[in-house]
Amino acid sequence: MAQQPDTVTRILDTAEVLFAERGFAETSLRNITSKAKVNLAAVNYHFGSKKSLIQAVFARYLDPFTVRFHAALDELEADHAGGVIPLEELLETMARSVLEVPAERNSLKGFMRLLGLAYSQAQGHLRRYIQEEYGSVFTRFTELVRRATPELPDAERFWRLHFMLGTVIFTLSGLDALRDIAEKDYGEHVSVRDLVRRLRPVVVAAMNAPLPEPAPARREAG
Amino acid sequence: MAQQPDTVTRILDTAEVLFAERGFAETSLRNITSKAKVNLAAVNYHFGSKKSLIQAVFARYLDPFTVRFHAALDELEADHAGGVIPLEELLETMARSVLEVPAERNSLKGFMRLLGLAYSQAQGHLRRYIQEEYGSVFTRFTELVRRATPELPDAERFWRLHFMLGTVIFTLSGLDALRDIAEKDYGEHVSVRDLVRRLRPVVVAAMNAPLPEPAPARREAG
DNA sequence: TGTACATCAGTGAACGCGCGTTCACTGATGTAC
DNA sequence: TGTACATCAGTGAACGCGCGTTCACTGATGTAC
Repeated sequence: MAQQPDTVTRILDTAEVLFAERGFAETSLRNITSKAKVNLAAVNYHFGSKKSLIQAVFARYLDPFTVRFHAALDELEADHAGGVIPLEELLETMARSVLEVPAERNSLKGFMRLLGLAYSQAQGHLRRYIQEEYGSVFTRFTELVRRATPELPDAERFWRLHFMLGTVIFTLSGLDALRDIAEKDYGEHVSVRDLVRRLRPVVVAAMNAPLPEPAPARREAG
Repeated sequence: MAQQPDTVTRILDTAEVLFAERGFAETSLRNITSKAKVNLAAVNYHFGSKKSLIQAVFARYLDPFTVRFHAALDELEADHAGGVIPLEELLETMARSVLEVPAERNSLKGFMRLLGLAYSQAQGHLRRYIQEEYGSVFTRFTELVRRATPELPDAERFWRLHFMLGTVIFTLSGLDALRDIAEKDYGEHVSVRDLVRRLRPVVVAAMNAPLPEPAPARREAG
C-alpha cells in the first residue's frame, strides 16, 4: 500500500497550499498541522519556528529553480559564444525555468501565489532570506539584460524590469480571481501557459517602449 | 491653540498609516488606539468592528476619487463630443484623478500601499466591498478604453488592463524598497510623479503591443 | 428658569479565544562492548 | 548473543500572550414641559 509521505514533507506540502490560499499571518500552525494530520509540536521540532517553516517552503522551489536557471543561462551564453543574447531569448529562458520547476510538482499556481505573497506581505525576514540566498542568480540575469538593451539608461532598465515583475507577479498571484472573471465574461478558460503567451508581446513591447520625456528641471531653466 | 482632531479622524489617520506600513492582520486595534491616543473600545464604538474600520479607511479615499474621476470623464467625453477618446488621454485622466485625491492629504504613498494591500491580502470582505461600492466607475472607464482600442479582442484588452494594473500597484505599493535601491544604485531620488512619467510610455506600449501568437490547437489541426 | 429625561461620545476592565512555543515524556532504532 | 546507553522522531499538555469584542458605566449636552 502507498506509504504516507514523512512528517516533514506532509508539513511542507500542507503549509505551501495554505500559505498560498490565505497568506502567512492568516495561516496558523494549528491549521497546518491538523490538515497535515501531524502533531502541533512537530513544526517546531523539525523547523524550529514558523518563520523557518515559511523559508523552507520557499527553499523547496527556489533551490531547484536557481540550479535550473543557472544551467539554462550557461547554455544560452555558450550558444551565443560571448556575444549579446537578445532580450526575447533571455525572457523566454526565464519563463521556461520558472515554469519547469513547479511543473514537476503540479503546483505552478501555488508557486506564483507564494512569489506574490513574498513581495506583498510584510514579512521582512522573508525578503531578506530570498535576497541573501538567491540574489546572485538575479544579478546575473539583470547583467545579461543590460547587455541586451544597451540603449536603455541603467535606471530606466531597473524600473522597467520591476514594472514587468509587477505585471507577472500580480497577474499570476491573483490568477484565480482574474480567471473566474475572464471565464465568465469571455467564455474562455485560461491556463498559465495561455497567460505566458499573452504576456510575451506585452513584456517585450514594454521593455522596448520609447524613453520617457525628460524630467522637468527643478529650478534652473536650460 | 490648535484643536486636536476628533476621535474618529484620529483613528482613521492612524489606522491608515499603520495598515499601509504593516498590513491589516499585522496591525492590531491596540496598535492603532495607543498610537492615536484613543480608548481601545472607541474603534468598536464608532466603527463596529475592525473590518468596518478597514472599509472606512478605503472609503475616505475612494469616495472623493470616484467623484473626481466621474467628473473628469464627463469633461473628457464633452470635449470629444461623442467621438472616441484616445487611449493616452484616458490613461492620463485616470493618473491625474488618482494623484489628485491624496495630494490634498499628502499621503499618496499610503494610498498606493493600501491599494496594493487591497489586492494582495486575503481580505475577501474588502474586495467585495470595493467592487460593490466603486465598481461602476471602473466599468465606465473600461468601456471607454474599449472604444479607444477597437482592434484589441475583448479578452486581450481585459488581460492587458490587468497586466498594467499589476505594474502600477506593485510598483507604487512597494515604492519605498524600490526607491531605496534606485537611490543607492543610480543616485537619483524618485518621486511618485517621476514614476508616473516613466510609467506612461511603458503602459502605452504595452497596451499597443502586437497580438500574441494564436493559442496552439488543443486537438484537431485546422 | 427649573427639573426630568434622553442621547451620545467616550471609558476601564474584563471576556473568551486562538496563537506560537516549550517541556517532559515515550518508544523505536542504532551502537558499543 | 546480550545488555546498557545514546539518538531521534514524534507526542500531549500546558504556558503566557495578544487579540477583537463586550459590557456596565460616566459625564456632558440637548430637549420637553
